[in-house]
Amino acid sequence: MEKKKSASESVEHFVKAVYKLQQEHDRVSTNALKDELNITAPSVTDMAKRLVKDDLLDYRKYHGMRLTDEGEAMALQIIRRHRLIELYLVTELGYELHEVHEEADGLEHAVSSRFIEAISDKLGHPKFDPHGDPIPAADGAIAQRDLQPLSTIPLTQPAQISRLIAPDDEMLQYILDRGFALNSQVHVTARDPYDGPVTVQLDGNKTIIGFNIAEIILVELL
Amino acid sequence: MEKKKSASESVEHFVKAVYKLQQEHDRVSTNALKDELNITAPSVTDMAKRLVKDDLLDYRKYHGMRLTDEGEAMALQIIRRHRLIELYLVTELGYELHEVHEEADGLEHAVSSRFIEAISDKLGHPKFDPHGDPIPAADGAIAQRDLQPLSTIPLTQPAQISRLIAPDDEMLQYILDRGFALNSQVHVTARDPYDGPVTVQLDGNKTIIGFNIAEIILVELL
DNA sequence: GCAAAAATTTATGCTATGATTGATGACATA
DNA sequence: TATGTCATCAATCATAGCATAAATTTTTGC
Repeated sequence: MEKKKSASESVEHFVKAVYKLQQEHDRVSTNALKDELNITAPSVTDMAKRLVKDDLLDYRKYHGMRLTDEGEAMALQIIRRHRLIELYLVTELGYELHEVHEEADGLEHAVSSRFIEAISDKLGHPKFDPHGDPIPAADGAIAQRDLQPLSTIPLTQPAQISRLIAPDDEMLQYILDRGFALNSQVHVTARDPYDGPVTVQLDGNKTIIGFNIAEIILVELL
Repeated sequence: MEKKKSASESVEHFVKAVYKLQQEHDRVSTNALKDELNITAPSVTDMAKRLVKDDLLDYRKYHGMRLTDEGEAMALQIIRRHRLIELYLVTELGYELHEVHEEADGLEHAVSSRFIEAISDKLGHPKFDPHGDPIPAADGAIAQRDLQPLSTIPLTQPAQISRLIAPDDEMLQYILDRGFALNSQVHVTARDPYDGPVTVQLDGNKTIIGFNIAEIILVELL
């Protein structure tokens, strides 16, 4: 018999973390996961061994880990759930952007795939969540876009804000408070050297932001 | 500081079960709960003691238990969540009646009150769920109605189907398949003695149902 | 190319939750 | 007051999810 049982919250968090980290590094180290999940290294090793038993993880002692195809499929489903829920909360239930992450984190482990497909239907099978992050399709496919941070696009080049990669809600809120919003149009009018301030034209207003902020506002060139 | 922490799933199931059973009996026995929850009697005693610590339960050894005001408030919130979610699934996401219970059971422990109030808003603060069960208000108030089963209303008396108290999804589906639906109009044209079949006029069709079915279809007299 | 430092794993164990079985105790009532 | 039913107590188990301390492997600096 197949074991299609849904994983526990910890397992899902772990799988999600491995997926995230393996976008950057070929194999994910115990230490990296320990920091990402705020648990101790032995706990990481312990969980890794459990996931190997379920065929979710390719793990080699002292040499990091990587999701198997099955594990990656699971990660994509988790991310799909999370991002669809976030979008649903914003568009159907009037949530603010900074509220959705926490609620979605709670819900993503509780909903059935019946539920997920129902909200995907209702939303018209969207490809991006309210932060601009891509929503994996039911089969795991992810829409690819060619985006660049505001910190690197050419001066005067018109662009559309497409993704906000804020590490936490406060930073996200700061960006939104400065008037940045998904899909609005911008261009950079000036940039200071040595990672200095970036001056952008946004909805007819001149706004100056720090380099670190400019780096996490991704745009599509127009 | 107050301890407003949300209870675990088991605790919520337990509280819900006590609430349900104490509608019938003044104090709820260990045995009754054991049957309701499909656990052993010692597990019931154990859980009861835990709930006493949280001030949710009035429990007297060998003399059954009853929810405290706080426990009852929690039960009402749980029921509110469950029934609002059921209604939401039906009206907004196209669920069939027989599917909603299971999904709502999973979700009711995961949603925030922010979420619940959002869907209550969206639904226009409904008073009844798709089975006709009352949805407690945010303050715990429950709408009262004067309903009677099809098995007892006077012959030819016009009535509106208002609540279906099926013990499981199969029975519910059976009733729906026979054409009974919330809010449709019926009257009883004949009734056999000794708890025999009941003949009802429903949407212009004559239908005969067993006594047991007639007992769980509640109507409001018109 | 080796020793020290860093990273990782092993071994062990703790805590919480949610259950169990088997023995004992309470109580209603005939 | 004896007896059968119901409930509680005591001991235990399983599992998940973590932790600490010690041992081990890999990496790095010289």
